[in-house]
Amino acid sequence: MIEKHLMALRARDSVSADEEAAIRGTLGEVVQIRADKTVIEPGTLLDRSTLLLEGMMGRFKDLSQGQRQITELHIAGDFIDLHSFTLKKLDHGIMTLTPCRVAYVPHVNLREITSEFPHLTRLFWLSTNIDAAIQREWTVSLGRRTAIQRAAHFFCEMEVRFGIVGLAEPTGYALQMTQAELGECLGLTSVHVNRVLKELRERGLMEFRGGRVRIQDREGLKRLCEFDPAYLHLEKIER
Amino acid sequence: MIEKHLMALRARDSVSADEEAAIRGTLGEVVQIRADKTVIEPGTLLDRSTLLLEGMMGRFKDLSQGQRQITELHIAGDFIDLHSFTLKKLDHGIMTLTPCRVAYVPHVNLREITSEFPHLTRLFWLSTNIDAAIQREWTVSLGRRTAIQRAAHFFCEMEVRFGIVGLAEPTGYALQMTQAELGECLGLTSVHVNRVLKELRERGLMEFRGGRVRIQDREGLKRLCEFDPAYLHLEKIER
DNA sequence: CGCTGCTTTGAAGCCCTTCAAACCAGGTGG
DNA sequence: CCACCTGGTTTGAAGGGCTTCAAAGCAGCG
Repeated sequence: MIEKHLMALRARDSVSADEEAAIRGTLGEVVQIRADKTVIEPGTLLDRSTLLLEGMMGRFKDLSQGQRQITELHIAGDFIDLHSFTLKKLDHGIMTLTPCRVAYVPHVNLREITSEFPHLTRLFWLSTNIDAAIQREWTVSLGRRTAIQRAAHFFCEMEVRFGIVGLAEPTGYALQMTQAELGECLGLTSVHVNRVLKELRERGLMEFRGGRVRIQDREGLKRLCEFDPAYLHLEKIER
Repeated sequence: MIEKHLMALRARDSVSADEEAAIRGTLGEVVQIRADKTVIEPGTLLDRSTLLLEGMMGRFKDLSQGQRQITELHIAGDFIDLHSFTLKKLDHGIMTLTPCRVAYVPHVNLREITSEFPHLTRLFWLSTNIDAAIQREWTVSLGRRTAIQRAAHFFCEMEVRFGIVGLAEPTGYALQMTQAELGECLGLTSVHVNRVLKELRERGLMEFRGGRVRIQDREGLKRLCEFDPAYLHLEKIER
Protein backbone atom coordinates (compact mmCIF):
# COMPACT_ATOMS: atom_id res chain seq x y z
CA MET A 1 0.00 0.00 0.00
CA ILE A 2 2.74 2.45 0.85
CA GLU A 3 5.30 1.05 -1.61
CA LYS A 4 5.31 4.21 -3.70
CA HIS A 5 5.89 6.33 -0.63
CA LEU A 6 8.77 4.08 0.36
CA MET A 7 10.19 4.30 -3.15
CA ALA A 8 10.17 8.08 -2.89
CA LEU A 9 11.87 8.05 0.52
CA ARG A 10 14.41 5.45 -0.52
CA ALA A 11 15.35 7.47 -3.57
CA ARG A 12 16.86 9.91 -1.04
CA ASP A 13 18.03 7.88 1.94
CA SER A 14 17.79 4.41 3.40
CA VAL A 15 14.77 3.40 5.44
CA SER A 16 15.26 0.64 7.97
CA ALA A 17 12.79 -2.19 8.55
CA ASP A 18 11.91 -0.65 11.91
CA GLU A 19 11.22 2.69 10.31
CA GLU A 20 9.15 1.07 7.59
CA ALA A 21 7.11 -0.65 10.28
CA ALA A 22 6.75 2.65 12.12
CA ILE A 23 5.38 4.31 8.99
CA ARG A 24 2.87 1.51 8.51
CA GLY A 25 1.92 1.97 12.14
CA THR A 26 0.94 5.60 11.57
CA LEU A 27 -1.64 4.78 8.93
CA GLY A 28 -5.27 5.29 9.72
CA GLU A 29 -8.33 5.10 7.54
CA VAL A 30 -8.00 4.50 3.79
CA VAL A 31 -10.45 6.37 1.59
CA GLN A 32 -11.38 6.76 -2.06
CA ILE A 33 -12.08 10.30 -3.30
CA ARG A 34 -13.66 11.35 -6.57
CA ALA A 35 -11.98 13.65 -9.09
CA ASP A 36 -12.31 17.46 -8.97
CA LYS A 37 -13.10 17.67 -5.30
CA THR A 38 -11.74 20.20 -2.84
CA VAL A 39 -10.40 17.96 -0.13
CA ILE A 40 -9.13 20.60 2.26
CA GLU A 41 -10.44 24.14 2.47
CA PRO A 42 -7.83 26.78 3.33
CA GLY A 43 -7.62 27.58 7.01
CA THR A 44 -9.15 24.39 8.37
CA LEU A 45 -7.59 23.15 11.59
CA LEU A 46 -6.14 19.73 10.82
CA ASP A 47 -5.27 16.86 13.09
CA ARG A 48 -4.12 14.45 10.42
CA SER A 49 -2.06 14.37 7.25
CA THR A 50 -2.86 12.63 4.01
CA LEU A 51 -0.72 10.11 2.19
CA LEU A 52 -1.63 9.86 -1.46
CA LEU A 53 -1.70 6.23 -2.57
CA GLU A 54 -3.13 6.63 -6.04
CA GLY A 55 -4.10 9.53 -8.25
CA MET A 56 -3.12 13.17 -8.45
CA MET A 57 -3.85 16.11 -6.18
CA GLY A 58 -2.94 19.78 -6.20
CA ARG A 59 -2.36 22.58 -3.77
CA PHE A 60 -4.07 25.76 -4.86
CA LYS A 61 -4.79 29.32 -3.89
CA ASP A 62 -7.75 31.25 -5.20
CA LEU A 63 -7.89 34.99 -5.73
CA SER A 64 -10.99 37.05 -6.17
CA GLN A 65 -12.40 37.05 -9.71
CA GLY A 66 -12.03 33.32 -9.96
CA GLN A 67 -8.32 33.29 -10.57
CA ARG A 68 -6.63 30.16 -9.32
CA GLN A 69 -2.99 29.24 -9.00
CA ILE A 70 -2.03 25.63 -8.44
CA THR A 71 1.20 25.90 -6.49
CA GLU A 72 2.20 22.28 -6.50
CA LEU A 73 1.06 18.94 -7.87
CA HIS A 74 1.21 15.71 -5.94
CA ILE A 75 1.34 12.18 -7.24
CA ALA A 76 1.10 8.72 -5.74
CA GLY A 77 3.57 8.26 -2.91
CA ASP A 78 3.51 11.92 -1.85
CA PHE A 79 2.54 13.05 1.60
CA ILE A 80 0.38 15.85 0.30
CA ASP A 81 0.03 17.84 3.50
CA LEU A 82 2.72 16.59 5.80
CA HIS A 83 3.47 20.25 6.48
CA SER A 84 0.10 20.49 8.21
CA PHE A 85 1.68 18.45 11.02
CA THR A 86 3.62 21.55 12.09
CA LEU A 87 1.46 24.29 10.55
CA LYS A 88 -1.85 22.86 11.81
CA LYS A 89 -3.74 25.14 9.45
CA LEU A 90 -2.97 25.20 5.77
CA ASP A 91 -2.79 28.54 4.01
CA HIS A 92 -4.00 26.94 0.78
CA GLY A 93 -6.56 24.45 -0.43
CA ILE A 94 -6.07 20.92 -1.64
CA MET A 95 -8.06 19.32 -4.42
CA THR A 96 -8.09 16.13 -6.41
CA LEU A 97 -7.40 16.22 -10.13
CA THR A 98 -8.19 12.55 -10.68
CA PRO A 99 -9.97 9.95 -8.56
CA CYS A 100 -7.64 9.33 -5.61
CA ARG A 101 -7.00 6.75 -2.95
CA VAL A 102 -5.50 8.14 0.24
CA ALA A 103 -4.51 7.00 3.71
CA TYR A 104 -4.99 9.38 6.61
CA VAL A 105 -2.21 9.69 9.15
CA PRO A 106 -3.24 11.18 12.51
CA HIS A 107 -0.87 13.85 13.81
CA VAL A 108 -0.68 12.11 17.17
CA ASN A 109 1.00 9.20 15.42
CA LEU A 110 3.45 11.53 13.74
CA ARG A 111 4.18 13.13 17.06
CA GLU A 112 5.23 9.76 18.43
CA ILE A 113 7.54 9.34 15.49
CA THR A 114 9.25 12.62 16.31
CA SER A 115 9.99 11.47 19.83
CA GLU A 116 10.99 7.91 19.02
CA PHE A 117 12.48 7.93 15.52
CA PRO A 118 14.81 10.91 15.03
CA HIS A 119 16.15 9.68 11.72
CA LEU A 120 12.71 9.01 10.33
CA THR A 121 11.68 12.44 11.57
CA ARG A 122 14.50 13.96 9.57
CA LEU A 123 13.30 11.98 6.56
CA PHE A 124 9.78 13.34 6.89
CA TRP A 125 11.20 16.81 7.39
CA LEU A 126 13.28 16.24 4.27
CA SER A 127 10.20 15.36 2.32
CA THR A 128 8.54 18.69 3.17
CA ASN A 129 11.80 20.38 2.17
CA ILE A 130 11.75 18.65 -1.19
CA ASP A 131 8.21 19.90 -1.68
CA ALA A 132 9.59 23.36 -1.00
CA ALA A 133 12.39 22.81 -3.51
CA ILE A 134 9.85 21.90 -6.17
CA GLN A 135 7.86 24.97 -5.29
CA ARG A 136 11.01 27.06 -5.61
CA GLU A 137 11.59 25.75 -9.09
CA TRP A 138 8.02 26.63 -10.02
CA THR A 139 8.66 30.13 -8.72
CA VAL A 140 11.64 30.37 -11.05
CA SER A 141 9.54 29.14 -13.94
CA LEU A 142 6.82 31.67 -13.32
CA GLY A 143 9.27 34.47 -12.76
CA ARG A 144 11.76 33.95 -15.55
CA ARG A 145 10.82 31.30 -18.08
CA THR A 146 8.70 31.84 -21.17
CA ALA A 147 5.44 29.96 -21.56
CA ILE A 148 6.93 27.21 -23.68
CA GLN A 149 9.91 26.76 -21.38
CA ARG A 150 7.61 26.66 -18.39
CA ALA A 151 5.52 23.93 -19.97
CA ALA A 152 8.58 21.95 -21.03
CA HIS A 153 10.05 22.22 -17.57
CA PHE A 154 6.83 21.04 -16.03
CA PHE A 155 6.67 17.96 -18.25
CA CYS A 156 10.33 17.14 -17.54
CA GLU A 157 9.75 17.43 -13.81
CA MET A 158 6.69 15.24 -13.87
CA GLU A 159 8.51 12.59 -15.87
CA VAL A 160 11.24 12.35 -13.25
CA ARG A 161 8.76 12.33 -10.39
CA PHE A 162 6.56 9.67 -11.96
CA GLY A 163 9.74 7.74 -12.70
CA ILE A 164 10.69 7.66 -9.03
CA VAL A 165 7.52 5.80 -8.15
CA GLY A 166 7.57 3.56 -11.21
CA LEU A 167 4.87 5.33 -13.19
CA ALA A 168 6.90 6.43 -16.22
CA GLU A 169 7.69 4.36 -19.27
CA PRO A 170 10.48 5.13 -21.74
CA THR A 171 8.04 6.72 -24.17
CA GLY A 172 6.13 8.88 -21.72
CA TYR A 173 3.65 8.77 -18.90
CA ALA A 174 0.01 9.15 -17.98
CA LEU A 175 -1.00 12.65 -16.89
CA GLN A 176 -4.71 13.02 -16.29
CA MET A 177 -5.32 16.74 -16.37
CA THR A 178 -6.96 19.30 -18.61
CA GLN A 179 -5.25 22.15 -20.42
CA ALA A 180 -7.07 24.58 -18.14
CA GLU A 181 -5.57 22.88 -15.08
CA LEU A 182 -2.18 22.95 -16.73
CA GLY A 183 -2.69 26.68 -17.15
CA GLU A 184 -3.42 27.00 -13.45
CA CYS A 185 -0.08 25.38 -12.73
CA LEU A 186 1.88 27.38 -15.28
CA GLY A 187 0.28 30.76 -14.69
CA LEU A 188 -1.17 30.82 -18.20
CA THR A 189 -4.60 30.90 -19.78
CA SER A 190 -5.91 27.66 -21.19
CA VAL A 191 -5.90 29.30 -24.60
CA HIS A 192 -2.21 29.95 -24.44
CA VAL A 193 -1.49 26.52 -23.00
CA ASN A 194 -3.12 25.12 -26.08
CA ARG A 195 -0.89 27.16 -28.37
CA VAL A 196 2.19 26.17 -26.42
CA LEU A 197 1.32 22.48 -26.65
CA LYS A 198 0.87 22.88 -30.37
CA GLU A 199 4.29 24.46 -30.62
CA LEU A 200 5.89 21.63 -28.63
CA ARG A 201 4.21 19.15 -30.96
CA GLU A 202 5.26 20.98 -34.11
CA ARG A 203 8.84 21.21 -32.91
CA GLY A 204 8.80 17.42 -32.55
CA LEU A 205 9.60 17.55 -28.86
CA MET A 206 6.56 16.01 -27.21
CA GLU A 207 2.82 15.47 -27.32
CA PHE A 208 0.19 15.83 -24.65
CA ARG A 209 -3.08 14.23 -25.69
CA GLY A 210 -5.75 12.11 -24.11
CA GLY A 211 -4.22 12.27 -20.66
CA ARG A 212 -0.83 11.04 -21.81
CA VAL A 213 2.53 12.66 -22.33
CA ARG A 214 4.53 11.17 -25.19
CA ILE A 215 8.10 12.38 -25.25
CA GLN A 216 9.69 12.37 -28.66
CA ASP A 217 12.91 14.30 -28.17
CA ARG A 218 13.89 14.20 -24.52
CA GLU A 219 17.21 15.98 -25.00
CA GLY A 220 15.66 18.72 -27.06
CA LEU A 221 12.96 19.20 -24.47
CA LYS A 222 15.50 19.50 -21.66
CA ARG A 223 17.62 21.88 -23.69
CA LEU A 224 14.65 24.13 -24.34
CA CYS A 225 14.00 24.68 -20.63
CA GLU A 226 17.47 24.05 -19.19
CA PHE A 227 16.09 21.24 -17.08
CA ASP A 228 18.38 20.20 -14.23
CA PRO A 229 16.82 17.64 -11.86
CA ALA A 230 19.22 18.52 -9.02
CA TYR A 231 16.36 20.25 -7.18
CA LEU A 232 14.58 16.93 -6.82
CA HIS A 233 17.45 15.76 -4.63
CA LEU A 234 17.71 12.24 -6.01
CA GLU A 235 20.81 11.29 -4.17
CA LYS A 236 21.23 9.01 -1.26
CA ILE A 237 22.79 11.04 1.54
CA GLU A 238 22.74 9.99 5.16
CA ARG A 239 20.46 12.43 7.01
CA MET B 1 22.23 37.72 19.95
CA ILE B 2 19.45 35.35 18.96
CA GLU B 3 16.63 37.52 20.32
CA LYS B 4 15.16 38.12 16.86
CA HIS B 5 15.19 34.43 16.12
CA LEU B 6 13.41 33.76 19.40
CA MET B 7 10.88 36.48 18.61
CA ALA B 8 10.11 34.77 15.33
CA LEU B 9 9.72 31.36 16.97
CA ARG B 10 7.66 32.73 19.84
CA ALA B 11 5.29 34.42 17.42
CA ARG B 12 4.21 30.86 16.55
CA ASP B 13 4.62 28.72 19.65
CA SER B 14 6.16 28.85 23.11
CA VAL B 15 9.83 28.13 23.59
CA SER B 16 10.89 26.85 27.00
CA ALA B 17 13.99 28.00 28.85
CA ASP B 18 15.58 24.61 28.20
CA GLU B 19 14.89 24.90 24.52
CA GLU B 20 16.22 28.42 24.42
CA ALA B 21 19.41 27.18 26.07
CA ALA B 22 19.58 24.33 23.57
CA ILE B 23 19.38 26.79 20.69
CA ARG B 24 22.17 28.88 22.18
CA GLY B 25 24.16 25.69 22.53
CA THR B 26 24.00 25.01 18.80
CA LEU B 27 25.64 28.28 17.84
CA GLY B 28 29.12 28.21 16.42
CA GLU B 29 31.23 30.94 14.88
CA VAL B 30 29.77 34.44 14.38
CA VAL B 31 30.83 36.22 11.21
CA GLN B 32 30.34 39.53 9.45
CA ILE B 33 29.74 39.40 5.68
CA ARG B 34 29.82 42.26 3.21
CA ALA B 35 26.90 43.21 0.97
CA ASP B 36 26.35 41.68 -2.47
CA LYS B 37 28.28 38.52 -1.83
CA THR B 38 27.30 35.01 -2.88
CA VAL B 39 27.51 33.18 0.42
CA ILE B 40 26.56 29.71 -0.79
CA GLU B 41 27.00 28.44 -4.31
CA PRO B 42 24.29 26.05 -5.52
CA GLY B 43 25.17 22.40 -5.04
CA THR B 44 27.77 22.80 -2.31
CA LEU B 45 27.73 20.05 0.30
CA LEU B 46 26.93 21.74 3.59
CA ASP B 47 27.57 20.66 7.14
CA ARG B 48 26.19 23.72 8.87
CA SER B 49 23.24 26.08 8.67
CA THR B 50 23.27 29.85 8.95
CA LEU B 51 21.29 31.96 11.37
CA LEU B 52 20.93 35.52 10.17
CA LEU B 53 21.45 37.96 13.05
CA GLU B 54 21.48 41.21 11.15
CA GLY B 55 20.97 42.27 7.55
CA MET B 56 19.16 40.78 4.59
CA MET B 57 19.92 37.77 2.41
CA GLY B 58 18.24 36.14 -0.53
CA ARG B 59 17.88 32.73 -2.10
CA PHE B 60 18.35 32.84 -5.84
CA LYS B 61 18.51 30.75 -8.95
CA ASP B 62 20.33 31.84 -12.09
CA LEU B 63 19.41 30.87 -15.61
CA SER B 64 21.61 31.16 -18.64
CA GLN B 65 21.68 34.65 -20.19
CA GLY B 66 22.14 36.27 -16.83
CA GLN B 67 18.54 35.96 -15.73
CA ARG B 68 18.15 35.68 -11.99
CA GLN B 69 15.16 34.91 -9.83
CA ILE B 70 15.29 35.62 -6.12
CA THR B 71 12.95 33.02 -4.67
CA GLU B 72 12.86 34.23 -1.11
CA LEU B 73 14.22 37.01 1.06
CA HIS B 74 15.48 36.54 4.57
CA ILE B 75 15.73 39.06 7.35
CA ALA B 76 17.27 39.16 10.81
CA GLY B 77 16.08 36.24 12.92
CA ASP B 78 15.65 33.88 9.97
CA PHE B 79 17.44 30.58 9.68
CA ILE B 80 18.31 31.13 6.06
CA ASP B 81 19.26 27.59 5.15
CA LEU B 82 17.88 25.40 7.87
CA HIS B 83 16.57 23.20 5.09
CA SER B 84 20.18 22.32 4.26
CA PHE B 85 20.18 20.26 7.46
CA THR B 86 18.04 17.67 5.69
CA LEU B 87 18.84 18.44 2.06
CA LYS B 88 22.64 18.64 2.58
CA LYS B 89 23.05 20.28 -0.83
CA LEU B 90 21.08 23.35 -1.73
CA ASP B 91 19.55 23.58 -5.16
CA HIS B 92 19.93 27.35 -5.14
CA GLY B 93 22.44 30.00 -4.16
CA ILE B 94 22.36 32.36 -1.23
CA MET B 95 23.60 35.92 -1.33
CA THR B 96 23.70 38.95 0.90
CA LEU B 97 21.78 42.06 -0.08
CA THR B 98 23.16 44.18 2.75
CA PRO B 99 26.09 43.72 5.10
CA CYS B 100 25.13 40.82 7.34
CA ARG B 101 26.04 39.30 10.65
CA VAL B 102 25.44 35.57 10.92
CA ALA B 103 26.00 32.71 13.32
CA TYR B 104 26.87 29.31 11.93
CA VAL B 105 25.10 26.29 13.37
CA PRO B 106 26.84 22.95 12.71
CA HIS B 107 24.51 20.20 11.54
CA VAL B 108 25.89 17.83 14.18
CA ASN B 109 24.43 20.15 16.80
CA LEU B 110 21.08 20.17 15.05
CA ARG B 111 21.17 16.42 14.89
CA GLU B 112 21.48 16.29 18.65
CA ILE B 113 18.45 18.54 18.93
CA THR B 114 16.42 16.11 16.84
CA SER B 115 17.19 13.25 19.20
CA GLU B 116 16.84 15.15 22.46
CA PHE B 117 14.28 17.91 21.87
CA PRO B 118 11.31 16.62 19.86
CA HIS B 119 9.25 19.76 20.41
CA LEU B 120 12.07 22.06 19.39
CA THR B 121 12.65 19.84 16.38
CA ARG B 122 9.04 20.37 15.37
CA LEU B 123 9.56 24.10 15.80
CA PHE B 124 12.56 24.10 13.49
CA TRP B 125 10.63 21.96 11.06
CA LEU B 126 7.81 24.47 11.30
CA SER B 127 10.16 27.26 10.45
CA THR B 128 11.17 25.58 7.18
CA ASN B 129 7.49 25.06 6.48
CA ILE B 130 6.80 28.74 6.98
CA ASP B 131 9.57 29.49 4.50
CA ALA B 132 7.74 27.20 2.12
CA ALA B 133 4.46 29.02 2.77
CA ILE B 134 6.09 32.33 1.91
CA GLN B 135 7.50 30.78 -1.23
CA ARG B 136 4.04 29.53 -2.09
CA GLU B 137 2.62 33.00 -1.82
CA TRP B 138 5.37 34.31 -4.09
CA THR B 139 4.41 31.61 -6.58
CA VAL B 140 0.86 32.91 -6.50
CA SER B 141 2.08 36.46 -7.02
CA LEU B 142 4.20 35.52 -10.01
CA GLY B 143 1.50 33.37 -11.49
CA ARG B 144 -1.58 35.47 -11.04
CA ARG B 145 -0.99 38.99 -9.78
CA THR B 146 -0.21 42.03 -11.91
CA ALA B 147 3.07 43.84 -11.46
CA ILE B 148 1.62 46.47 -9.16
CA GLN B 149 -0.23 43.92 -7.06
CA ARG B 150 2.89 41.81 -6.81
CA ALA B 151 4.89 44.77 -5.58
CA ALA B 152 2.20 45.81 -3.11
CA HIS B 153 1.97 42.28 -1.79
CA PHE B 154 5.71 42.10 -1.37
CA PHE B 155 5.79 45.33 0.65
CA CYS B 156 2.90 44.18 2.83
CA GLU B 157 4.62 40.89 3.52
CA MET B 158 7.90 42.50 4.41
CA GLU B 159 6.17 44.91 6.77
CA VAL B 160 4.63 42.05 8.71
CA ARG B 161 7.85 40.08 8.76
CA PHE B 162 9.94 43.04 9.91
CA GLY B 163 7.25 43.74 12.48
CA ILE B 164 7.62 40.27 14.00
CA VAL B 165 11.26 40.95 14.85
CA GLY B 166 10.69 44.54 15.92
CA LEU B 167 12.07 46.23 12.83
CA ALA B 168 8.94 48.02 11.61
CA GLU B 169 7.65 51.38 12.77
CA PRO B 170 4.09 52.61 12.28
CA THR B 171 5.14 54.72 9.29
CA GLY B 172 7.20 52.12 7.50
CA TYR B 173 10.44 50.22 7.61
CA ALA B 174 14.00 50.11 6.31
CA LEU B 175 14.47 47.98 3.20
CA GLN B 176 17.98 48.14 1.81
CA MET B 177 17.64 46.91 -1.72
CA THR B 178 17.81 48.29 -5.25
CA GLN B 179 14.99 48.38 -7.75
CA ALA B 180 16.87 45.82 -9.83
CA GLU B 181 16.93 43.41 -6.89
CA LEU B 182 13.25 44.06 -6.32
CA GLY B 183 12.72 43.10 -9.94
CA GLU B 184 14.57 39.85 -9.35
CA CYS B 185 12.12 39.07 -6.55
CA LEU B 186 9.02 40.10 -8.47
CA GLY B 187 9.91 38.61 -11.82
CA LEU B 188 10.04 42.05 -13.43
CA THR B 189 12.63 44.21 -15.13
CA SER B 190 14.09 47.06 -13.13
CA VAL B 191 12.54 49.45 -15.62
CA HIS B 192 9.08 48.19 -14.91
CA VAL B 193 9.69 48.09 -11.18
CA ASN B 194 10.46 51.76 -11.43
CA ARG B 195 7.18 52.49 -13.19
CA VAL B 196 5.26 50.43 -10.68
CA LEU B 197 6.83 52.28 -7.75
CA LYS B 198 5.89 55.52 -9.41
CA GLU B 199 2.32 54.34 -9.74
CA LEU B 200 2.17 53.30 -6.06
CA ARG B 201 3.49 56.73 -5.15
CA GLU B 202 1.05 58.57 -7.38
CA ARG B 203 -1.87 56.61 -6.00
CA GLY B 204 -0.83 57.78 -2.55
CA LEU B 205 -0.37 54.26 -1.26
CA MET B 206 3.33 54.10 -0.40
CA GLU B 207 6.81 55.27 -1.22
CA PHE B 208 10.04 53.35 -1.60
CA ARG B 209 13.02 55.66 -1.61
CA GLY B 210 16.48 55.68 -0.14
CA GLY B 211 16.23 52.21 1.30
CA ARG B 212 13.03 52.97 3.16
CA VAL B 213 9.41 52.00 2.71
CA ARG B 214 6.97 54.67 3.82
CA ILE B 215 3.41 53.43 3.95
CA GLN B 216 0.80 56.11 3.45
CA ASP B 217 -2.40 54.17 2.97
CA ARG B 218 -2.04 50.72 4.50
CA GLU B 219 -5.64 49.69 3.90
CA GLY B 220 -5.53 50.81 0.29
CA LEU B 221 -2.32 48.93 -0.23
CA LYS B 222 -3.75 45.74 1.21
CA ARG B 223 -6.91 46.11 -0.81
CA LEU B 224 -4.94 46.48 -4.01
CA CYS B 225 -3.23 43.12 -3.58
CA GLU B 226 -5.77 41.28 -1.41
CA PHE B 227 -3.16 40.83 1.28
CA ASP B 228 -4.04 38.18 3.86
CA PRO B 229 -1.23 37.45 6.33
CA ALA B 230 -2.63 34.01 7.22
CA TYR B 231 0.17 32.36 5.28
CA LEU B 232 2.70 33.76 7.75
CA HIS B 233 1.10 31.60 10.44
CA LEU B 234 1.20 34.15 13.23
CA GLU B 235 -0.79 32.17 15.67
CA LYS B 236 0.35 30.37 18.74
CA ILE B 237 -0.57 26.73 18.32
CA GLU B 238 0.96 23.93 20.33
CA ARG B 239 3.12 21.85 17.95
C1' DC C 1 35.18 67.19 -10.74
C1' DG C 2 34.35 63.28 -12.99
C1' DC C 3 33.29 58.49 -12.19
C1' DT C 4 30.02 54.83 -10.85
C1' DG C 5 25.83 52.77 -9.76
C1' DC C 6 21.15 53.56 -9.38
C1' DT C 7 16.87 55.82 -10.89
C1' DT C 8 13.87 57.77 -14.22
C1' DT C 9 11.67 58.47 -18.64
C1' DG C 10 10.45 57.64 -23.62
C1' DA C 11 9.41 54.81 -27.72
C1' DA C 12 8.74 50.57 -30.02
C1' DG C 13 7.70 45.79 -29.92
C1' DC C 14 6.37 41.28 -28.42
C1' DC C 15 4.33 37.75 -25.55
C1' DC C 16 0.42 36.51 -23.60
C1' DT C 17 -4.49 37.66 -22.63
C1' DT C 18 -9.14 38.48 -23.87
C1' DC C 19 -13.03 37.76 -26.47
C1' DA C 20 -15.38 35.00 -29.60
C1' DA C 21 -16.61 31.11 -32.03
C1' DA C 22 -15.95 26.64 -34.17
C1' DC C 23 -14.81 21.93 -33.44
C1' DC C 24 -14.77 17.48 -31.33
C1' DA C 25 -15.64 13.35 -28.31
C1' DG C 26 -18.29 11.04 -25.04
C1' DG C 27 -22.51 10.33 -22.65
C1' DT C 28 -27.65 10.60 -22.23
C1' DG C 29 -32.25 10.25 -23.43
C1' DG C 30 -36.00 10.22 -26.62
C1' DC D 1 -29.60 5.35 -33.45
C1' DC D 2 -29.34 9.84 -33.82
C1' DA D 3 -30.11 14.47 -31.63
C1' DC D 4 -28.55 16.89 -28.09
C1' DC D 5 -25.74 18.41 -24.36
C1' DT D 6 -21.52 19.10 -21.91
C1' DG D 7 -16.77 19.71 -21.16
C1' DG D 8 -12.69 20.14 -23.29
C1' DT D 9 -9.76 21.55 -27.40
C1' DT D 10 -8.57 24.47 -31.18
C1' DT D 11 -8.20 28.64 -33.87
C1' DG D 12 -8.52 33.69 -35.09
C1' DA D 13 -8.29 38.67 -34.19
C1' DA D 14 -7.50 42.53 -31.35
C1' DG D 15 -5.53 44.54 -27.28
C1' DG D 16 -2.62 45.33 -23.28
C1' DG D 17 1.03 44.70 -19.88
C1' DC D 18 5.56 44.22 -19.58
C1' DT D 19 10.12 44.07 -21.99
C1' DT D 20 13.74 45.91 -24.66
C1' DC D 21 16.56 49.43 -26.10
C1' DA D 22 18.28 53.84 -25.37
C1' DA D 23 19.50 57.81 -23.03
C1' DA D 24 19.19 61.33 -19.55
C1' DG D 25 19.16 62.52 -14.63
C1' DC D 26 20.94 62.17 -10.10
C1' DA D 27 23.50 61.15 -5.72
C1' DG D 28 27.56 59.67 -3.43
C1' DC D 29 32.46 59.25 -3.44
C1' DG D 30 37.41 59.27 -4.34
